[in-house]
Amino acid sequence: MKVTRAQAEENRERILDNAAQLFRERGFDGIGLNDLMQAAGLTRGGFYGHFESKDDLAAQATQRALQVNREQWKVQTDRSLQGWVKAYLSDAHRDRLGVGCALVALAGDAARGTAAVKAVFAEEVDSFAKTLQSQMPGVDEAARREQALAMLSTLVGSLLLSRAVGDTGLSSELRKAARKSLPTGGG
Amino acid sequence: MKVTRAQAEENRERILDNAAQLFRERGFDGIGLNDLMQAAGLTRGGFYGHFESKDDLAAQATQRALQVNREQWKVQTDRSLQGWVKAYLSDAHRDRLGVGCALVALAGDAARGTAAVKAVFAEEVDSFAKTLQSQMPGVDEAARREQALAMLSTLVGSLLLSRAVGDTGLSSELRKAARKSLPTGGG
DNA sequence: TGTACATCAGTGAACGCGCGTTCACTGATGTAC
DNA sequence: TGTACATCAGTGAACGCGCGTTCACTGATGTAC
Repeated sequence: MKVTRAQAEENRERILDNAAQLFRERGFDGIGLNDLMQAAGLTRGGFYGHFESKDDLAAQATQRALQVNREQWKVQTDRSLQGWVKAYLSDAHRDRLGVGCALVALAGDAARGTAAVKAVFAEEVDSFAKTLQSQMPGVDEAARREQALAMLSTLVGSLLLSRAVGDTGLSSELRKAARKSLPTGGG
Repeated sequence: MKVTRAQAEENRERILDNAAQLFRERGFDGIGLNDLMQAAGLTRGGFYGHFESKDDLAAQATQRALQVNREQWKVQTDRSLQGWVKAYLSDAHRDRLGVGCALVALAGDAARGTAAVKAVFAEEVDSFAKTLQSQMPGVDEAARREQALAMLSTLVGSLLLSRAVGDTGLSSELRKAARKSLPTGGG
């Protein structure tokens, strides 16, 4: 049955939002279109009215996940970078794959992904870096940029590894060591 | 047809070695048992003579990939940590998913993986850290451990992100920034 | 060392199932008058 | 504002295909004598 244009646009948004979460939780290859559409309260056939292919959805959902993510970052880092780092490296964040940082959850999929996904990643990593950069100590802009990129790598690497080792002592140790090594300090 | 016990053991090893590479390239969900067996020069049916399930293979191939990896590290870091870091963060390493560092290539899969895979990861991350730790500057062992873990996170994060953004300027920039931020310095 | 036979590694067809994608159809929406 | 009809968002069956897994079978290997 047909639906208003506004409703159709809402449906599209819902597919994207759900995919952004489910791809983070299970990976591009870990969930099928049927489940993705069902999660959005629709049936399988309607998918191709909104997207060209599953690869197309992967690229758009990745963008959605990264953008939402970055907007959340922006607000929080403006308040206190050190407090934000602590929250970023918390147990809670480690345990919330689907709604946590999309850089961490999707980087592995992007590394094996299409050019479109990588392009989205490149654009967003740059934006994330700029957000961090503006909060870094020091005056030299090039140096702050460098610090921001290194910090991003440390944050992403430690959260990813701390997920990969399961809920062990090592999982906490990795994040604690990362936090202490950052220019913002151990808090 | 039956085959000598030695030959059967060789076959098993070949399956593991091939899986260790192919899982890194395409992910646990990105390649099927048929292709995995064919890569080892065998047919599909023989698989269950060697492994309990695909999950079982994922865990064992992950272990294989990480162990081989760590042994290579050990030899190279013993010579010059700084030179090794440079090689680790090289374009060549970025472009060689299948034979590159298994921590980077499989961390995302492990984060979504079974308890068995995570246990393997935990054991090996600890070993990697010990290898690095023994090469870190400073006297306090706890501090060296911490430095090693942070360095591991930075290395893994920067290589992963530099893969996820494709072959862009940002890809080099990420690795350069990571290298400069390490206690071993920019070289 | 040679023969007789049980073992079992590997084969390839088959199982049920879910995948990504296509398509004829439905019926409410949006438009023309 | 009301009627007539074209549009098109969403449905659900169907497509061919590959998935992980099972199994009856083959025939060389390994063993017992």
